[in-house]
Formats: sequence, structure tokens, C-alpha cells
Amino acid sequence: MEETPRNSQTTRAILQLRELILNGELKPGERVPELGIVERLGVSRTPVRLALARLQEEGLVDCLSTGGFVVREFSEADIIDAIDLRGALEGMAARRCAERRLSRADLAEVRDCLGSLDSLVRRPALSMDDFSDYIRLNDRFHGLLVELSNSPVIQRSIERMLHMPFSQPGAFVLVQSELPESREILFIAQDHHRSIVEAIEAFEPGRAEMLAREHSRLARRNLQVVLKSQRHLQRLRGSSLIRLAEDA
Amino acid sequence: MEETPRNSQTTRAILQLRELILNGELKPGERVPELGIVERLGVSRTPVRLALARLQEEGLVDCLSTGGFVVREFSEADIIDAIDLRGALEGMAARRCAERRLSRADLAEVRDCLGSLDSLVRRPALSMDDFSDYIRLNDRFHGLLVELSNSPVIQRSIERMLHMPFSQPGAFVLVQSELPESREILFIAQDHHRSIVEAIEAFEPGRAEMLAREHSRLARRNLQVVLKSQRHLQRLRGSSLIRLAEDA
DNA sequence: AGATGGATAATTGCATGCAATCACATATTC
DNA sequence: GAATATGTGATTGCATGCAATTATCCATCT
Repeated sequence: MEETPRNSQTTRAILQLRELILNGELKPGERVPELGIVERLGVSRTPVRLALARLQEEGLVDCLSTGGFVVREFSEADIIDAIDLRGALEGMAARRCAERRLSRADLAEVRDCLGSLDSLVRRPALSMDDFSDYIRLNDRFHGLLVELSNSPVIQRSIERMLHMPFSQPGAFVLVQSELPESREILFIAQDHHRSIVEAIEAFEPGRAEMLAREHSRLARRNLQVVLKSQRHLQRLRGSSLIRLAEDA
Repeated sequence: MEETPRNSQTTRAILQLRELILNGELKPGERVPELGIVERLGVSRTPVRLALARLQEEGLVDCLSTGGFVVREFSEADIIDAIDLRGALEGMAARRCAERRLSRADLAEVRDCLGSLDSLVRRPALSMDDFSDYIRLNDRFHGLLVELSNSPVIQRSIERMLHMPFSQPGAFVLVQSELPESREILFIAQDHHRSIVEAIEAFEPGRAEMLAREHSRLARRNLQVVLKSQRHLQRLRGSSLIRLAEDA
């Protein structure tokens, strides 16, 4: 998933800096001082600088015209767009999967993942760990579709998106798990998964694409719920980056 | 269009390095030596390094596991995917435009651009300069749709795509201009433009998206033509990066 | 002759120094 | 008292030095 398998220092800086921002230790609009980060991370300015450039590409920070960077802020519209974008890209990936003949092994892997999700969703009650497992499996499912699209260009594009907060497939699952209708949503999501695989196996590219897109609307729905409740918002990773629409 | 309006040195390195690669002065698979670039560009290693990181994000170079970078090679499938991706993203942008009520001024600007393209395409004969103008206007039209989508997320995403070779809207126009059916293609493209604006004005998001997508298929068609003829290929910017499918 | 090993040269990743720029606070003037 | 000017401290962008890793070439061995 990480596109720089290269060794440490710069990579370390990227990961830790991302954590710092997503955990809200750097607030939106706040300038990110190189030296301050150097102190916190214990690496020199060069990798920090590299990391900042990278995070700018990812969209977590904006660069000031005067030089330096600030933590970016995300509006509700931004998040919706990010989700839509992921939907569109995953839609392309699903279409590609349906257009080409997946190998037996590939199909088996997808079906295996689908099966695991099935048995998980159907448990009588879901623990916290179960939800973690769900996120893991869900990520794997989405990752498989992208990988099996057999398109490095699409793959790269999606992987870049996934670095943005709130665009991961499982971004809202943990908070959603606290909703009363949580179970229902999982059923629907899993039905989407099943239908997508069905479309791929039946060589129905248009349907596969459409379903993948529609699937992403679940995230959008969850977003709306989360944004309405301060309690849920607190449990959302990266929530400190969200600018709530002030209704005056 | 350039997202780092910051002043020189690193920016210079990015631009010049991109030129070097696109002009074929660095061949695909070839390692890009930092010091060699330092000599050629007259800037120190630091900005060169920054530029390489950026070009990697853009997809022009790949980073070696051992360290350093190589010029990337593009297969026909890669280019098709890039074109499709642009189509999908511009489709989203067009949809967004149709979903919201564009201001009078915005609409006027789009119509103005459309009108300019119209009068250009309808000239009895097209000179080389006319084709340059067409590319400029065409870029402007596509840029307007993206800008008026009013979505920074989508906008950023597309701008990043446009750094990849062969994904610019006008990438194939210059070579296409040498084809006998060139005129016909321009008419069709312009009809797409017209229909997209029509859909936007009529608040038909689905239709706007579909048309924008279909519009990108023209580039795909042009690609196929170009790839079949060595003569056309030579006139394509960045053609040195293409790995032709060897049919043995 | 081909393959394996080792030494040397080259290249990269990182840290740091330096100069230029920018931000901020104080002082000054209207 | 408010706004502008000025000076100082902080911060960034760039260049370069150093160490470690990697690639290359040649000699040696099977």
C-alpha cells in the first residue's frame, strides 16, 4: 500500500508527520515549522522537508506563497468530493475487472474475501474486534478490486487518494458501529460487494462500475450522520481537520 | 495550472527535468543521475532531489528499491488508462457543473470559449497556427469545466493527471491535424463540447458526465491511429517514453 | 571460458551551514 | 489613538560535506 518501500528516515518522517496531523496535534491553518518537526521526530531538516513535499501532494498540507506549509482544513464538501472521487475510481477498477477475464486464482481470492466478510457480518453480535476485522477485510476486498483491475495507472491514482483522510473505504465504519442501524448498513454494504463480484463474473462492466459507485454512497451517508453528532465526530480519525459548516 | 507558484530553483528544476524527459533526452529505463542533472541544469542537488520526488509523484519516473530513479516507460495500456481516467474525472467535473447553478458570468465565459472554438473549426482551411489556437482554446474549455465544478478536490486530482504525458486534452491534436479525417474529428469533438454545455445549462448531470466521458474516447481513437504510424509517432511529444507492443 | 570474489569508484541519503526572506514586535509620526 | 516605519529574531531555500550503500571492473579460481 505504501509506495515508497525505501528505507527509513524520510519514510519515517512521512509516516510520523501524517500521524501528527491526523491525530490533531497540528491544527488546521497552523503553520508547520520545519524546526519544530525536527525536534519532535528526531530527524534532520532534509527528510522533514521531503516529507512535507509529499504530504502536500497528498493534500494534507498546503504550501504558503511565502514559503512553508500549513495544515489543510477540510470542508464537508471536500470530504464528499473525496468520497465521490474514490467511488469513481473504484468504479473504473471494477469495470476493468469485469472487462477482462480474471484468472481462477484471482476469482478464488475475491470469493474467499467475500466469504469471510459474509460469515463475519452474519454473526449474531459484533464485538469491537469484529469491527476491526471487518475493516481489515473490507480494505482487502477493495484493494483486491483495484489490484485485479490490472491497471497500474488506476492503481496509483487510487492509492494516492487513500492517503487523504476520510477517503479510505473503512473510514466511517468504526463510528458507524455505534449506530443502531449499523447492522443494516453492513448488510447493504455486503450486498454491494456480492453484486459487484457477480457483475465481474458475469462480464457486466457497466453494472460493476455502477455498483462500485453506488457503494461509495454508503460512506457519504455515514459522513452525514457523523457530522451531525459531536459524539461521533470525536471518534473519527482526523476529525480535527474538519471545518464544520457554521450555521449562523 | 502549476500548483507551485513558488519562486525558482526547485520549480526551475521540475520544469526543466520534465522537459528533458519529455523531449527524450533521458530514455525510459535509464537511470537519472543526480549529479548529471546538476551539471545540466546548473542547480544544486537539493532542488534536483526535490524535483525528482515530484516527478515520481507525477509518474514520470519510478524510484528504484536500491535508491535513485529511472525514467518510466508507458505501454499502450497505460496511456489508454490515463485517457480513461481523465475522462472519468472530467466527467465528474461536468456533472458537478450541471448539478449546481452556474452564475451568468461563468456560463458566459464557457459560451464565449465555445463560440471561439466554433468559429475556428468552421474556417475553410486550418493553418498550423489555427491548430495551435485550437489546442489553446480546447485546453481552456476543459480547464473551465474543471474550474467551474467548484470542487478543489476534483480540480487537484485532474491537474495532477495532466502532468502525465498523453493525458492532456490536446495531446493528439497536432498529429491528428495531419490526418485526412482531421476535420471530421474536430467537428465531432466540437459537437461534444456543445452538447456538454447544453447538458450543463439544462441541469442534466448524468448526461453531462456521460458526454464528457465519451468525449475522451476521441483521444483514445487518435492514440490508436498515432501508434500505427511511425511518422505520426515522431511528432508526438513524449513519444520516446512509449514502449510499442512488439508483435513477434 | 565462465563464474566468483574483492577492491575501487560512483552515487545516494542525510545532516548542517549560510544567506535571504519573512514575521513580529517595538517605536515613531500624524 | 491609529497607522506606518524600522529593526530584530525566526524560518525557509539552497548548497555542500560526509558516511554508507551500490555499481563496476578486474583479477583469480574452477
